[in-house]
Amino acid sequence: MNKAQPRTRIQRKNIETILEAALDVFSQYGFRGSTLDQIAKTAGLSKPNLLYYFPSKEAIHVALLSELMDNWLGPLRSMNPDGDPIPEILSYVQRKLEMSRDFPRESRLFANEIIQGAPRIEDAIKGDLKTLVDDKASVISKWVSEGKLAKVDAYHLIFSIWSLTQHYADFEVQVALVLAEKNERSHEDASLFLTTLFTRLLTP
Amino acid sequence: MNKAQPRTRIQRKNIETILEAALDVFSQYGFRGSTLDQIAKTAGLSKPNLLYYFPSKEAIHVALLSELMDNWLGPLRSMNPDGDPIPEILSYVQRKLEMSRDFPRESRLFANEIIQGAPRIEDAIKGDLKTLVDDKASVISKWVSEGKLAKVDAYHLIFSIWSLTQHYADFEVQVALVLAEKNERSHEDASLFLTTLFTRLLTP
DNA sequence: AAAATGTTTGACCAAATGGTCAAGAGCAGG
DNA sequence: CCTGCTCTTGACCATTTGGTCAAACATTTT
Repeated sequence: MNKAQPRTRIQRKNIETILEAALDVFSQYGFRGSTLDQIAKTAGLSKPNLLYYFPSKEAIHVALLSELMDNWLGPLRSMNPDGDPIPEILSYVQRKLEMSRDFPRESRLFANEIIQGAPRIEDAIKGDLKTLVDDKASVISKWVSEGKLAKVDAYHLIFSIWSLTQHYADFEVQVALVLAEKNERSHEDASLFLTTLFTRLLTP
Repeated sequence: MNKAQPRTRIQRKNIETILEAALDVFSQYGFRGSTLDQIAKTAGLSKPNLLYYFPSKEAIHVALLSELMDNWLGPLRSMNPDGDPIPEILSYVQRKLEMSRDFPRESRLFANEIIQGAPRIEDAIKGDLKTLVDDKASVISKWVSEGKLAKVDAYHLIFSIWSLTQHYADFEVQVALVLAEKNERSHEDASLFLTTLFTRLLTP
């Protein structure tokens, strides 16, 4: 079960199928609320077959989460310290919002894990994530002190971006029910709203 | 099992104890991830004893949710259409933030339920919640059209308030880990940040 | 203090759960 | 075609799960 390079085509395909199914199930019910049978059924494989590719339920979950953490931080990582502050932040917001639209299950998987106390990714949060956030927060603080951004707490700014963008994925059902009969342009509306919000917040 | 008026003192006390324990457990693991044994143990009661007061696991969950929905919408409900727009909204934000700080389990219970597709509160959302939101959104839109607020989409404004305030409860672990060695004034910082954010967003 | 009512629980049940295993099916290289 | 390997699964297992029940224990009412 080399994570680096699954050997055969069958392995590659099945591991792919399993992770896809597991994402479906875990993102909806959380770790403890999900069952191997559910995942197996969703994947169209037998339960022992899952356990041929992964040693346990937890291993599947961990595989999903570690794959996710990397992608999830991509947009923040690519915020350029030498770029133009407001456009840099606005485009970070946009990229995060697009991820919420395009990968809502990933967002929910992450949300579930954090709500449950992050037992399986505490280390990643204290490590990679915190390092990255500290780094970017200091960039933002520098921008503020240079007068390129209105005065804001950099950490809470980052939290606000996560919160506002992920909300559209994590609370999708609620948003949809409340906006019910409204026109189906919700993503564009959200995009416009967030651009306005962060522009007004950050313009010196 | 009169929900209106539990008869004896013992009933009142035990129902209270059970709901308290259930809130602890459900808010952490979601409905499917929680077990009656866990709740019973947390409550210090035997499992059959729980089922003497509630007919099923689901009944406990529903009882919690319906109690919650009412309290949860209190702050929004008390936003005064005849008040001063910006202070009204800012104080709504503050009250919501305080609820996140003082009742994080309730916030997580709600978040879990929505993430999982809101199977047990879909009706409440389509009904009471939507009605209230429609009502308040129209108040906000009126304020905007009267020039008392900067131009914003009322619905997304409300979503943003929910999202930003609840984030501090739902993602508490993440926030705490990222802010680790920082001073322990996180609530005041958040409060100040949100006041700034909404003031800049809404001031015409 | 007896009768009636309310409360508690040990023992139990059927179904579901995470996981194992041995045996069979499929497939690649010689 | 045969050999050795990868892949698949039915049958199985111990534990946990939501839920039942009758019998014991408390409390209140008469």
